[in-house]
Amino acid sequence: MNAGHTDMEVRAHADHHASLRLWLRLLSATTRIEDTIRQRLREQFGITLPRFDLMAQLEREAQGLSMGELSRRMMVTGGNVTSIVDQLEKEQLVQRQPQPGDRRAYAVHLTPAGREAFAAMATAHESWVIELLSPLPAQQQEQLHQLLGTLKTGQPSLKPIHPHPE
Amino acid sequence: MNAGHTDMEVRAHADHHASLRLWLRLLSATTRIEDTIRQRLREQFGITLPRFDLMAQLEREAQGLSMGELSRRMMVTGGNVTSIVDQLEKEQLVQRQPQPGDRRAYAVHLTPAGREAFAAMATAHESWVIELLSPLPAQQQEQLHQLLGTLKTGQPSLKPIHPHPE
DNA sequence: TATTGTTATACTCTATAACTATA
DNA sequence: TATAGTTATAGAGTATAACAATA
Repeated sequence: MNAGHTDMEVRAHADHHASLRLWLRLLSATTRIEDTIRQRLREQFGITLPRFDLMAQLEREAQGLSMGELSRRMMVTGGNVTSIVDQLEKEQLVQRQPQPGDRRAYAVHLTPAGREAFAAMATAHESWVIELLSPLPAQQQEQLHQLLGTLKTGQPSLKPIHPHPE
Repeated sequence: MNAGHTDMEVRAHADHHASLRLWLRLLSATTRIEDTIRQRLREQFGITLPRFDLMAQLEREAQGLSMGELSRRMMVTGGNVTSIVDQLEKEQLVQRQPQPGDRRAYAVHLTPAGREAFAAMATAHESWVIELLSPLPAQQQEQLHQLLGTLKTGQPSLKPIHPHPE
């Protein structure tokens, strides 16, 4: 794994491995945290991450969101949004409301119960995140945040972004 | 959560949001890269990430690995390993070989074709990783690598790192 | 009895494509 | 014709639990 030769190819090779090692570490740290959060959401609130994410989208939009907009924001196809909203509606956490201007569409809202449930989950979720990131002191968290800014959206054209926007 | 209204609380609140913002950024950067890799593996090699990962485990172990060991390393239950190995064996990329000492177990190996296929995929995979991380200069990648070291395995005390416990 | 691995089952998320109803 | 959303279907990964064969 060690150069000792200094020609470009060897250096390039070493860099490759550096990027790969970084990627594996990035992936494993993220996956570990995400799995923990997913598990706790399930155990403590009986909810999945996609459903939590959908509720998080709605929580910021008092006027509700259309199915199409949810589909775009969550970056999944329409059929999936239908099924997630169906499940949440069955639990009376969200509600489809007719859209005055367009009878094909409706606005999906959090219900009062949904808003309350989400508040509790969001509080817990935030405390888990703090706990799971706590091995890193605040200042280093800030550094990490800045470094990741460059990778956040993968530059211009590659691909739209995902669940937890900012 | 309730400590009364003090500076502490305000500071804590601010920190919470900082951690949350960091987490969302970490998740979105990682997910974006992972989704891209997953999609390219599927399009260019007709393989999924779990299958690729399983082959990667085998590639480093000339003597093969037992199903149980694969299950531990991939942090999924045994039934899943059976099904992934079934699929790979059907494509003749891996092979179950009887274990001399224990007739319940066998060693799973890459076949020669599997080894060849994996080499091609791994080369492509590495170049994608380099590409996707390239917005970040090498030195900053190194910084990121170090910062993530602290989060890699979630520290001692927090939780028994059981992947999918229950 | 304990361990290795398989089978059976179920659930969630995902995508694609055909479909309905509006526009 | 085009758009908003649904339904139908399929495939992958995951988990649990019961099971067979062997230790």
